[in-house]
Amino acid sequence: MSARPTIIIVDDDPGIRESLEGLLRSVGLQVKALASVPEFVKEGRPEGPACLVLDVRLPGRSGLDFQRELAAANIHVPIIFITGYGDIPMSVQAMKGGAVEFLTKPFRDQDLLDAIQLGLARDRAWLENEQVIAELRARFETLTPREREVMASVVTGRLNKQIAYEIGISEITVKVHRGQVMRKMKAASLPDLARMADKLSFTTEKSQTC
Amino acid sequence: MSARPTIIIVDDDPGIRESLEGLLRSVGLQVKALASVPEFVKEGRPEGPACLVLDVRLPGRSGLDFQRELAAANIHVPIIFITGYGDIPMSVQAMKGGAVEFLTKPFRDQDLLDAIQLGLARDRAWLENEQVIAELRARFETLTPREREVMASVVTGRLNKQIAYEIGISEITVKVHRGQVMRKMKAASLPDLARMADKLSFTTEKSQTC
DNA sequence: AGGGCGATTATACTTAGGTTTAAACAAAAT
DNA sequence: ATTTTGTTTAAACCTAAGTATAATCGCCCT
Repeated sequence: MSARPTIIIVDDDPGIRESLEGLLRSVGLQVKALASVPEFVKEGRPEGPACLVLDVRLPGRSGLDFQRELAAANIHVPIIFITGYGDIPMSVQAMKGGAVEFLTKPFRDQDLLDAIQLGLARDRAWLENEQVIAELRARFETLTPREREVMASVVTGRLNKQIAYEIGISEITVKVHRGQVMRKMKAASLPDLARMADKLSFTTEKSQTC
Repeated sequence: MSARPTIIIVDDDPGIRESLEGLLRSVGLQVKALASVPEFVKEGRPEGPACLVLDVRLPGRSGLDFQRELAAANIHVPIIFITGYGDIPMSVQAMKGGAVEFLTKPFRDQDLLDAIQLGLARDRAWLENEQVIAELRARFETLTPREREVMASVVTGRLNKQIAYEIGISEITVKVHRGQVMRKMKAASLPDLARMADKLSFTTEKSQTC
């Protein structure tokens, strides 16, 4: 089910790239070593669980800028920073941005491996959650406008009668839509449907971009 | 409704205590300056929104130990670390532990004030959430064992018929309990009750300590 | 002994929810 | 022009949920 994990190393120093790559390969990890950030952006994040190992000092934008960019582009991947010349504000910034770890050279191999395991674990959990949400979203997409409207009301606990009055149709029509919603969303029960709606962060209808 | 925010300063250096106290008072904040951690532990956290300003280098345990202690004791309060002699691993550790900010001396007054505002905002949100959960918990406490059992089944979407069969009572008894649950929990609807259960992190029944 | 509480159930209704079948209509797509 | 899709509704049923009244039983406390 879950593909093999990938570690992406981004460092402009070929020596460090190779040494890190060797270390990670030696413990059986699949590694992709890159020299610069654009190379990563171009490919996007791998399918399976992944983790970025990033030098804060990179040509062009710094690792921190990159972290922000990824967040802005809504690309989610755990980041482990390594650095030889970092300072406290930099590390704090990185951690605030959600970094898994911030290691200063020289570090113990085990510290990096531990951080990677943590990063992968987080990514697995995140992927799993994303998958669930994607599935729900796909089901929701199959709903007609009216069905979505009815669903929105249903999950707030309104009665068919009330829904009918509010949107100006007959109660029996609401029942029909409601039944369709349950089927299309594959909801086994009303609490189930309510939880689905919560996972989809129902506001009312649109505004997914905001 | 929400009491006046309190900033707790813990620093063994009286000079720093006074200067920080002065700064925070000057912007209208209520300050409590303490020389050591036990003094804080003794009183517990204030009623209203609060924020800790803590020197990492403290006599006895370090600020980081203290952070862990608070977490272990389940005392929640946002922490801002300040330090003159910190290093990166220390700051990373602090941030991993959920610290709001980690400032190195000398810092700009505004940076501290910003961090405090952020900390207070987080604490307000946390308190609000805690209050809601406490209220729900209080309602849940009023349920009899049977009612809790029925509630647990109801929020998973089971039918009265099924619940009756599963716990070996008649359907009408389930209905009675179910009605009581709705009343006691002040739930307006089934989706409502399901969400309450989720907020109470329903496993099935006990195991609240774990 | 008596009272209160939790639990259980029955009867008798009422309301809510849900399905099937069938039909009608408009707008969009082929 | 025809088909498809979304929407609407009615009739006829059936099942599920909820309420009120009343009664029984066991247990704990006074």
